[in-house]
Amino acid sequence: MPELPEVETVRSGLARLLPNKIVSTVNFDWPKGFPNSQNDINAFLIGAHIVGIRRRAKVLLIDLSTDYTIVCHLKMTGQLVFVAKKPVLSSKFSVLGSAITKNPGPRTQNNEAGEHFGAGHPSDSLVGVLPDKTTRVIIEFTDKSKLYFNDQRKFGWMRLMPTIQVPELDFFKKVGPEPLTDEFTSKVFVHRLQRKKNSTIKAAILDQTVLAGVGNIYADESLWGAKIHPATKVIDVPVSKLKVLHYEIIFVLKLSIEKGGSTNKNYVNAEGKKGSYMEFARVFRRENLPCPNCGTTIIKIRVAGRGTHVCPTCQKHN
DNA sequence: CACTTGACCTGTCCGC
DNA sequence: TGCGGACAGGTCAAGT
Repeated sequence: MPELPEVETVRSGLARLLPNKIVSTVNFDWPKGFPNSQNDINAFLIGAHIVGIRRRAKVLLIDLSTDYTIVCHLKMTGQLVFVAKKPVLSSKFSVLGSAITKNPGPRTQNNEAGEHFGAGHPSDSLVGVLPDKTTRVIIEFTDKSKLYFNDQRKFGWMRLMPTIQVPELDFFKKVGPEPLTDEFTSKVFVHRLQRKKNSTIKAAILDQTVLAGVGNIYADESLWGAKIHPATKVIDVPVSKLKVLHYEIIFVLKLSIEKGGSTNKNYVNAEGKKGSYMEFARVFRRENLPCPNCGTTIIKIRVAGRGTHVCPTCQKHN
């Protein structure tokens, strides 16, 4: 799912769409993914104005005028989709606090109901009529626009908490530097990797305590760019190559943000549209295709428990 | 402590 | 066509 570029694309979309909206109703029935009590929702979310949208690592933070924040992780298949127009099928959803009625209808690519704000060509969109069977939470605003939290696999979560307590979450206390800020120098990167010297380089850059935001796609892409085999132990990678890797991580993350992220399967932005980084991917999901650098057939192997794409010619162990 | 593996879920794809 | 197993972008807890 969403890695840093995808979450950042959702963040920038929501930052254009949500500020000054006022929450009118919240429809949720997902104790595991959204564990807040109805009392909390009534006290700190209903009637709140949206004041800003932030991102840290792969986590989205929606700040409210009540000094509370909606903290949201999309994990593998989560989507936050804003819809300006009231979908016709919204009557299938019951009122505040009661169970969400499943909509058994198939997803459609083009429809008059549930038109997405700013939607372009239908092929840009992955979501059909909302709510659908993956919809877990609906936040409705006073102007009748809605924010849908969809998540097929239910690994994602959102919770409402006091803004001041957000940095105290265990994850935020441990997470590493943001790769697209000045604090992420090659010196910092190499230094933080020293802690992981006996793990594979791929496992190390996937570790969110080393740096924030890299997932499986950009791990494979950046390691290809730096010509490092993903299964190489950190201690065996020359510092000169780690410095190239530092550059490549920043390069692929920035490029992907420009392309609106990667839609491998489920990912869509805040307007329900796909991202196009996959058209530029050099190795990820390109097994059996030629390496763009040398033409060797790209292979798929397993490293750090994850599917891993490698050019066996360009990326050799040292 | 460092590091790896399985679990969390639902859906899809592939081989038999 | 049906069924079982492997796999899918992330993170944690529990294991070695």
